[in-house]
Amino acid sequence: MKERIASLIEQAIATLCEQQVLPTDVAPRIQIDRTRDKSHGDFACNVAMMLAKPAGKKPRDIAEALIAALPQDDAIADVQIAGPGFINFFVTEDFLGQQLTAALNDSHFGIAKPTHTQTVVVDYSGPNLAKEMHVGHLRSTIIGDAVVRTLEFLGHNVIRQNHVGDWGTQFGMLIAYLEEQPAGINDTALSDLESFYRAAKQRFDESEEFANRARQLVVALQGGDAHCLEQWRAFNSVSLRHCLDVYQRLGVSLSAADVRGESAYNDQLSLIVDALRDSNMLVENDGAQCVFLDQFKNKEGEALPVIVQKADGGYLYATSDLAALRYRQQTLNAERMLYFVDQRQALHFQQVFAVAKQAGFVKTDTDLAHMGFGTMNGADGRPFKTRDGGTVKLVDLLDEAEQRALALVKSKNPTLDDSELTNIAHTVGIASVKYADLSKNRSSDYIFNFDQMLSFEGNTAPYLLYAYTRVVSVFRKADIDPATLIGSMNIQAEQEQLLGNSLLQFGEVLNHVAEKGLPNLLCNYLYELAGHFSSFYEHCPILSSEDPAVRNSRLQLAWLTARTLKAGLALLGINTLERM
RNA sequence: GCGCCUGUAGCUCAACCGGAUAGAGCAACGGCCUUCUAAGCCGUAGGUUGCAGGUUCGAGUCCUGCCAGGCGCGCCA
Repeated sequence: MKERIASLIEQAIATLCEQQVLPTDVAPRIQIDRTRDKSHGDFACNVAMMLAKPAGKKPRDIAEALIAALPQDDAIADVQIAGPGFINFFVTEDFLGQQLTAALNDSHFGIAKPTHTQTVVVDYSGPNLAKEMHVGHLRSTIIGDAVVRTLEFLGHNVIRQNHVGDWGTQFGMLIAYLEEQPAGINDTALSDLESFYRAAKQRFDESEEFANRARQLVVALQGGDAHCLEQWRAFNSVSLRHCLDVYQRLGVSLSAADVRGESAYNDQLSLIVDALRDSNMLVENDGAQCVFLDQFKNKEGEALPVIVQKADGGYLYATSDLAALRYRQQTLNAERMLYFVDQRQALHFQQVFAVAKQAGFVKTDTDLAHMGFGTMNGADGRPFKTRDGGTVKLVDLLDEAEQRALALVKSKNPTLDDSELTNIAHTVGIASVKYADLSKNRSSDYIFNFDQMLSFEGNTAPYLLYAYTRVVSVFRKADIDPATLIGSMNIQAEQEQLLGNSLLQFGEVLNHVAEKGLPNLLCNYLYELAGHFSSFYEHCPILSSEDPAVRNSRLQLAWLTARTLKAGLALLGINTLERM
């Protein structure tokens, strides 16, 4: 609809240019906004105010001329001038009903596929396989997954890349410790990766002999020693299994096939350094191989180096990130790459992106974006930790969320049997943790609070899940199959209009989420949609409507709401419940 | 020292590439259940958008300078 109105305005401007009311060289960006206040119509355009200065006329006069020159359109009920020169468009109820009917009868909600299907590589989750997943991995994993799902829904070609930390010095330590275990590698020894890592670390710190052995093993591992590689593979397979279990429990769409860790680029690292040398970008500094970029300065105001090879010959994460960038460009043919990684690595990504483009690893027109996010804090505003200051294991956090959800659901609805109760508690618990995170703006830090996320009031997962169950219960109660609904929607009441308008915004919200990598926009939208539905539900009787046409129309409106809520939550990676 | 991020109601958060009267929820107060799930709805109150300038018809949003907090800045990832 925005495009349609923009087109009308464009035609009107062209007409006025021909009539020399407006100078012929004006080419303003036509911006059509949804209005916040319905007294201002459904859409507003500010172009008259933008044209005022170049045309040397009063904005309201221009608005008046534009309206007079506007082509006829039967979707528009009225056009008015308001305020300093806004042009407000009122859409007809008929048109609203037609749009809604079209959305209802389309599996894709009437959302157009993109004119160009883009290949988007999305780098997210990326846990360190040396340890167990902890709360620090949550944001990357679920925000990345929500954006991935949204991009796919919109029709883009998405390639997930789980750049796991499966290579590096700590693996020597782990292998050394593994060899000391009498039982060798088995699930018992590794059932708690976190304790295993800590125990190994302790040995490393306490015993010089152990530490030396660990260092030797790193060299052997990187040199391709068969025994070390075998141990390393065995360790990683157990560790990865843990991650995949967490993904499954969280409802995250990553699988083993999406894993391409640091080790995958091992044989590329020396080639990356060679390529940089060939491009004359490499400078040796204190024995290390560096790329200096003028746009980044250090403490002394000198150019900051990106070190790609240490003085001892070892490579760094900048090197493997460059290798990954090249692979994603040249092999995966990415047109866009998104990195859902902690905001603290912003400088690192600016640097490797700049190096990759300068070295030609990545095409200049490839869109590289670091989608950074803030820290998850506890109630004290400090990074979320256990009572004794340790990192919180992700599984422990999820356990607690599910336990709390169970207690809550039980108290609200004691009649449910145990198996359904457990299922609901699982869905509500996981959904609450995910939604609490997804509903906050990615770039800011946020305070993690169980009570708030499990509240049934406000912008929370339980509120949305409940709203969904209310819609579907209408159909269950009346034993109506939504697939049998036919006829057109007829929008009359104020609550119907608000709900209807809200439903039609789904597509533009999703595009916005995909463009900015901000799932909170979708959360805000769904919350608003659920609110409009609740209001409609309260004020507009559905089943008990006397007029069959009204009843039919309202049933369709309700069903489109259910589908939109379910689809929207699914894009956030959240499952819905039929009852709770 | 340089750079990035953040600062909005008592609290937790919104605000669509600058748009009309800055919105929700919690907490506070007041209404609505013989009628589709009250886990809900309707309402009242609560603000100098950290401060000061600037650009603009119009600034929470853009620019400059301050203040406060977080984070980063050469061989860890």
